[in-house]
Amino acid sequence: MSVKTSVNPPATGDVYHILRESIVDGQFHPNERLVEASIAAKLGAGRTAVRAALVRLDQEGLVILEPNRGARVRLIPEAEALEIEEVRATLEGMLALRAATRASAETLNELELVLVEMRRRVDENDALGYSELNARFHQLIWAAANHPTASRLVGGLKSQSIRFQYKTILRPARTESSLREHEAIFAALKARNAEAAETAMRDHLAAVLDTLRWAMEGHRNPSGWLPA
Amino acid sequence: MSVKTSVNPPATGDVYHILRESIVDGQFHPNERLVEASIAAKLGAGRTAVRAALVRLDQEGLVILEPNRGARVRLIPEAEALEIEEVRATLEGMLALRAATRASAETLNELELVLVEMRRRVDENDALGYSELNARFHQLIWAAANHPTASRLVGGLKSQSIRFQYKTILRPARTESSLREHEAIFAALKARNAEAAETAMRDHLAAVLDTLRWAMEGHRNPSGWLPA
DNA sequence: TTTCGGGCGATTGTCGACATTATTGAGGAT
DNA sequence: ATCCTCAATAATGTCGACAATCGCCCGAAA
Repeated sequence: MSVKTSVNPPATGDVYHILRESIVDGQFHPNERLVEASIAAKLGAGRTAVRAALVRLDQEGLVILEPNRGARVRLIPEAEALEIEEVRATLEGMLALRAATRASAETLNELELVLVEMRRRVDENDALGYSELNARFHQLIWAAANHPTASRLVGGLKSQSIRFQYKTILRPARTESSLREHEAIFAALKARNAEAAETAMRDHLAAVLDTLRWAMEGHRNPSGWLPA
Repeated sequence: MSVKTSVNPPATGDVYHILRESIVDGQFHPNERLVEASIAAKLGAGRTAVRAALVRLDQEGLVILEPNRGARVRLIPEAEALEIEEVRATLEGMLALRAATRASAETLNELELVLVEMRRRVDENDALGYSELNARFHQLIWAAANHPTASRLVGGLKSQSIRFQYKTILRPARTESSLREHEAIFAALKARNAEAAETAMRDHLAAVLDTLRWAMEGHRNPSGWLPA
């Protein structure tokens, strides 16, 4: 009985979290309509709770709520996805800057462990595993920076743009340079060189941004989604 | 009849905007309870609309909504106010960077006009007028940067921290250096020097941050809140 | 065939009622 | 006087019902 899934009516706050995860995990297609009654029935909750959750998600930018026309999963325009990535680069740069002076020795150790693990995934051509470790690497830095406000913003942006994330791992031979960039970030952190850490992080995310642009320009919607 | 104020029941979206402005304008004290029924009565709206607005404001961070205990205006801790200012510095730096290459000639002209006006206010010791022009100066740069995502975030942060803003204008002789910082920003923009613009903006907001710290350390809550 | 208009099913918007939960205050025991 | 108990009160949380609105399909006219 780890989690009480649906055996009992979920509380109003739960509905929000469940819906949020479902959207971020891609269980709803972009532009898919979110009908209050259906969701309420599926989750065994009341329409009131669902409605509150939808308002939250709308404010968060994950859902678009049009008057008298209901809620749909918000499809982030490509231009906005690029903007988001740009902001992320700036904010994560700032977080790296702070992490350089604040990261504990244990954090640095863990970062190094993640790094050697990443190298192994590259050698094994395990793109998915690499991607997960990549996320872990960044999260460690967020935590070390100890800056709740910036972390919260970055987290919010990430959930919005997560759908575009997968495009960047398709780029062949990108992982090689990506790994080098991460090593540069780690080196700067270990050297306690704040400015170098910020620069390295910015450069890294600028490269990610370029990859995103390349993916968008190159194969437009190769297998991508559209309404069902 | 420019705005239909209260003659007719306000729509659900209006309630949100009205409440938001009231909070940001300081018409509600921090930690003041927001009773759904009272607000609904005062605005002539239903409790449903008020509730939706409160959920939005909670998600936005302007209000805190505790289960079974209602909503209160969120009092931002000083530590968080500093964090917010830090993030603002970073993001506005990025906006200045972009504005340097994108600002139109007209925008530059207008910035210069604002600048000479600011100097006049300094000479006349008109701190309030200076503060308004200061806001205008920054807004022009946001607009010139043409980056909706970053602007939206900065706007949200500003409404959260607005209550601390007034503390920075109390600092004697701060306006002098503030004006010089703004002139430096403008010079960089006019020279189309993106990196210099970012640096100048960051330096400016770092100085503001220091002023904030000084105000917090110095006189701790000398007279309490904002205007009546 | 195309276009326009009306009706119909589906879905959202809003209200009122009621259950649930905190908070307050009075009264009594120690 | 202090603390505890418990009722009274006030406010929130949730539900069901109904009105308002939208999108769609179908049928009639040009």
